Amino acid sequence: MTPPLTDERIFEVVRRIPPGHVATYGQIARLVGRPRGARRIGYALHRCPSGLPWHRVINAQGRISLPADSTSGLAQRRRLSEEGIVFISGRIDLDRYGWDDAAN
DNA sequence: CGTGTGACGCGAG
DNA sequence: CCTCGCGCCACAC
Repeated sequence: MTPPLTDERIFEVVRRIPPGHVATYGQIARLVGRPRGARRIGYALHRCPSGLPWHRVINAQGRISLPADSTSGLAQRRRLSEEGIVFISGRIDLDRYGWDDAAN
């Protein structure tokens, strides 16, 4: 009887991702108690409030899940770069920049 | 109500 | 590396 997962619940977790680090959709899903609800995360982020560090959320392959040529896609990549995150062949090394939520 | 649709994930081939 | 399929969750029609 799990209650409906609200967007706010998701945003709370996203807000905890420290600058210079990234989290995956699946990771956020697990943190809110929906191990297989990764899709739900993307749905919520698509309509997230301003001020939320949405750019720190990427997919499990370390890639940005937005069209590379889209306005938001380019913005995400730029903002991550500004935080010191390095892209290698359009990909982010999760072992290095992945947010270690367990220790937080 | 049934159906479609994602800023997803993961295993197979 | 790539594509296909299926599971998943909430929501718009």
